[in-house]
Amino acid sequence: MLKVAVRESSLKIPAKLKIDFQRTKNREHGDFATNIALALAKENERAPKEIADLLIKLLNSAKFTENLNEIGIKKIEVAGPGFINLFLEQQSRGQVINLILSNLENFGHSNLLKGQRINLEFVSANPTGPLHLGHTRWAAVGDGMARVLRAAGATVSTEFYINDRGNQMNLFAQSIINVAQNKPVPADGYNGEYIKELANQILTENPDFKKLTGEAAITKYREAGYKLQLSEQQQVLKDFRTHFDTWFSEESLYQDDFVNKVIEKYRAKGKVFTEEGAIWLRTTEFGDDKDRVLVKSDGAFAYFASDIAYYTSKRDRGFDLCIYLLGADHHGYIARLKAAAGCAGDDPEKNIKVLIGQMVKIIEAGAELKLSKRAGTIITLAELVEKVGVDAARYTLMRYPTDTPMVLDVDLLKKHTNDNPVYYVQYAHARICAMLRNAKDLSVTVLKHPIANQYLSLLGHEREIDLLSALSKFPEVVASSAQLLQPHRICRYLEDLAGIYHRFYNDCRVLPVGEEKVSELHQMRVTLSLATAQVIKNGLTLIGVEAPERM
RNA sequence: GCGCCUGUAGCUCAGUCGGAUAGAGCGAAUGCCUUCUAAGCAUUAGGUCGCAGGUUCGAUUCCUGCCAGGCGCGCCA
Repeated sequence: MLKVAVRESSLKIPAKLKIDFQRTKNREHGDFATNIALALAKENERAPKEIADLLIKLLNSAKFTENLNEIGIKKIEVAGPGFINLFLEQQSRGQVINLILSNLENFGHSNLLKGQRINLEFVSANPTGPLHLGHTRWAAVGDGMARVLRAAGATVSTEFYINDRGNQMNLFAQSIINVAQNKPVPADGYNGEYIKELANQILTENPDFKKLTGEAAITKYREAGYKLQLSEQQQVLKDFRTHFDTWFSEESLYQDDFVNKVIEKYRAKGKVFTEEGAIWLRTTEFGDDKDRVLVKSDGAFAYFASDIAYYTSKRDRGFDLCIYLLGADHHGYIARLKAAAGCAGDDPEKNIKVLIGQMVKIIEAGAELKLSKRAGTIITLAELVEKVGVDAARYTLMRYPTDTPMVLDVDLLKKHTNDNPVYYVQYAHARICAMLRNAKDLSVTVLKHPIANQYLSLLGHEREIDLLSALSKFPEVVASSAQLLQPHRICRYLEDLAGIYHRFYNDCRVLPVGEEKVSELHQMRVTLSLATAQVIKNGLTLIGVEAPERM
């Protein structure tokens, strides 16, 4: 409609025109706003305000009145330097309630990414120790991201890559053996209480291992330690409500000569060459700063050979997009992983995305806990959860964009107060549930949808308008959260929504007081509250946090 | 030396595509429970958006340089 108006306005339209048409941040600016007049100002050499006035005059002319009424526009204003603000009719704002009540747990879901098959790999720890803080961040964010992507219609498969190949597994085995025999662990070996526990457990289950020596001992201990450690990781992640569809073993890439076949495939594309006795992949062709070794001069596979094989496996299994969530210490991998996609003939911009998560620092009792594997002072996922609980841990780790380093204050998280935003959001939900229970006792019934305009237009209080506006933003938030791969947006939205509800609750009495008769406004507000609870619950579900009915 | 990330209130941090008075929580001060959960609400205080240039009608946002912090730069895995 605006477009038509502009065309009829005889204004000059610049070749490159970028127009915003978005929801406003401030209620005083109406429900929607556009900067179109500002954008047209230069080309027409007229003040933006003048242009805005002209457009509004056109829109208000008889020609458009019918259209305006149809979409529920109440008035149009010019404001500030030339923004055009649109105000909606009361009942149009209220329609979101009908939308929520008819979609329930699916409100916010969309078909935005329908048809996309996404492989989402995260955590991917070595099975040589417990999951630590860095893994924890990704466990929360990755799981949230998967849920958000699914809500946007994508088909998502979550995957954990088990680094079960190479020297470190033998070092792991040797460390257990040494500890079992009260000898110091080898240089660069694994330390910590858990190695002792593993040794004890292995010997208890397999007393005959004591007699083993040399290669046989390494193999047996390695297998037993691997099995125990992996299942420990799996249990911890399960308790953290982080689900993996696939546990993919690096070692399995070497079955049936798969890695060699992949190298030959890359060779056929002309990206593989031999130099100084080693076999290389020409990753520099796709922006890497040096080429990478696939097979070392001693004939052993380099780690990168697994990487390209793994990527190939993902593509072979039908995924359009492979997302990797890596720690900050792996940012050097972005270029080579993208190059691996490029060398395979894929589009590095489309088929692969590598996200880097910055470090997590942890503070307890006012001091930073220095993390050191060698000293055995690692904070594990299990310990963090034990200290603060799954909901608080997940929520806090998911609350920030992953490219910001974050500081976790354990003492703060332990407090069940507003210091911890997860309780603020959960409290809003519990509060509504309590009120709905009371409503039932007072026989204030929830209105059946679709709710007629006459009821919807009862919601004219500014707190009610704020709340309706916040509720109608939810689908957009989910969509942008999925598109940008930023689940933290859900958290921020929920905090915003919870705050708006709390303010509504404070200013707008929902239930009748004393002998007061039940009115349509009471019913309408109860219904509005029910819709709000639904949205909070949907949001919390997306980040894997519980929506308690009582607190 | 090169590369990636970060620098916004006392603290922890939001702020997709450049837009209206830069936001939230905590911390500080003061109010609000004989009516729906006070894990709440309201008011106040607190900012040269690291610094300097540039592009633009308009820059916290984009570009360049510099400063500070974190993390990387193996034929390790």
